[in-house]
Amino acid sequence: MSGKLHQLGSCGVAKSEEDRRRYESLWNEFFRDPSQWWDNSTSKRSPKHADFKHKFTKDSLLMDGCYNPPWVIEELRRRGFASLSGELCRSTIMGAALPVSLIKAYEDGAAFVVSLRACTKNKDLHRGIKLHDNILKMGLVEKCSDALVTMYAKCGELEKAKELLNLHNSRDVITWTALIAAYARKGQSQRALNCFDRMQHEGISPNAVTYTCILNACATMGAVVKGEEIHNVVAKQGLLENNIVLGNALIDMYAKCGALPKAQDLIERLPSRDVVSWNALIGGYAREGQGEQALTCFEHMQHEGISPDAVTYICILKACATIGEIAKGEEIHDEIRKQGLLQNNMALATALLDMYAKCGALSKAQKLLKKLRFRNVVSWNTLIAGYVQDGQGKQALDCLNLMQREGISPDAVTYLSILKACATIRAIEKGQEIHERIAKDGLLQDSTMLGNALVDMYAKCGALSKAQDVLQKLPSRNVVSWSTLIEGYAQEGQGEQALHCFELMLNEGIRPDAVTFVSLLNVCSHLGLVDMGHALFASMKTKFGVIPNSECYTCMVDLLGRAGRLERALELVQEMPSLQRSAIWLALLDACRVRGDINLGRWAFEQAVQVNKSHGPPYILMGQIYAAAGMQDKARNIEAQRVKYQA
DNA sequence: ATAGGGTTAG
Repeated sequence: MSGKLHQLGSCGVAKSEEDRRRYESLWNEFFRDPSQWWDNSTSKRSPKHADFKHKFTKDSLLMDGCYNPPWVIEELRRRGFASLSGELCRSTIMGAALPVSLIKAYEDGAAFVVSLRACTKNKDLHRGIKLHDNILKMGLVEKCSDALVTMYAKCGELEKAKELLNLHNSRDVITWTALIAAYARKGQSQRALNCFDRMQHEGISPNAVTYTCILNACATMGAVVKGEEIHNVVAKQGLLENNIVLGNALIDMYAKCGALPKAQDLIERLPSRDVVSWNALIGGYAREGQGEQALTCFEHMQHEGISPDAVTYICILKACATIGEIAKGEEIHDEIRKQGLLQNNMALATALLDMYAKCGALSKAQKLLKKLRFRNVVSWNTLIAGYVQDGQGKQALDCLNLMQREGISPDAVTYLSILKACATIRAIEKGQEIHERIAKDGLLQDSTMLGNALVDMYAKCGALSKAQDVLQKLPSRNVVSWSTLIEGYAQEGQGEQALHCFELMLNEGIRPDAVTFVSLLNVCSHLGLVDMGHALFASMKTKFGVIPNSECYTCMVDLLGRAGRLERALELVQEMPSLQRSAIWLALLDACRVRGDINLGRWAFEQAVQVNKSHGPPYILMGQIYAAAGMQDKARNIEAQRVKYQA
């Protein structure tokens, strides 16, 4: 186009006249048979320009092309396609239900296919159903079945899409892919995989797009083995040589499955990378809490001459948040501000808020929130969660008020944080008020988590019988609900009640997990119920199939130590996987203190200082052991070492 | 035509 404009200067008139005639005939062509044209108006390349491309000649027509004859717009309107004005027109033009008179003109079904494709693109289910209806009435369904399946799939009507695909026995890769893509998008990964298998069973070979969708499904379900299998297949077919999207889907799959070395290896081997490749990898590192690696990738990418975009910044801010890198975060903030990205990207603004909040810079976060041109419930939730995490329950509650004064209603996420705030500052009256609002909004029906937060709030405020009452009235409860209550009783020193709740839970058929046992073992430890604790610990594996975590072992060592059964405690320490042992030494050392066992104590002490970066607690305990044994010199020596290390 | 990376909580 620019070439043609250039020529206008020299021999303008003749040239433009020629173009005018050319486009006039093209538009005539278009109206003779619109089904011969693709509508590219939402392609990523030029989202702003409606762009019809002829299937075979590749001629293209722009809705707002400067050589268009004046009657084009009027003609489009006359045919009932749409009323024409800018973006709205472009999205509705091909999707409008056609008047019956026009439909009759395309009895081969092609006109329906064109209209259905537009509905697919615009996710216009309403029009799509109307078209389906007309198609049935005219007996054209055989010719339109693929377009119908695709339309229903994209509009989220998966049952309908599947039904039609089966009914008409589609042999078209693209149609099958559309259904697979829809399953993957909706998070129904297993269905996507089943569909993928069935398609191949019917002798239809997947293409690069199908593989991309399947990798997406693998990513959401963490199916790294299946993902690797796909990787091998596409590599063998040479599809990675020329398809960057497919390569990126692979990187993302590995990253989302936590296989970051594989993702890193792949990005280095791909023939080409772009900003999306790096974003997938950086996002993976950020999610896994490996902030340093994310930052390294960020440097690497820029070194390669690839500029970060808004998504990159979101990922990097998340990385900064997880490792508390506020300085780098502020640098990024500057960059974002310079590029003016905050004004139109809520996700980016939220990521920035979250970075400040997670780094404990809450006044900065609050200032930023105030300055944002757009705020929503998510922005406020981020700030509120930040205050709660920082232990500033009162501030969190203040935010709730500010937010509501702005006319923004809290949602389930808000209430989760707010209840936690009430729990930390033991604000039971406020908690009760929130409880009433949650109940009134009907939020308890579809959020077990919110119910659990209520139980936790009442429990942490010391209102255990209220907590139990709430739990027993919840529409749905799970192991977390009961574990929360059990831990609540344990914290309040009501061990018998905790054990009683365990029975109630089992009677309901809910299986305990490792967290439940930590509370129960603590109770046994405090009540001196050594035998019972032992029995519970044994039953974890044998009766409930729960693998004890390191906290369980710590509880047991504590329990045995209090009872003076050091030998058994030592056995347990040796039983547990060596990688998990870091937290156990302190418990063993404390047990040695209770029993006054200097030799074992010395050994536990050595282990403890080896794994523990903080040199405080083991030195204190060891000092106490020496002091109790009357070895004052040794005790002073240990204390001196502690002071030295802490300086 | 069908397709890739991203925000709050847990």
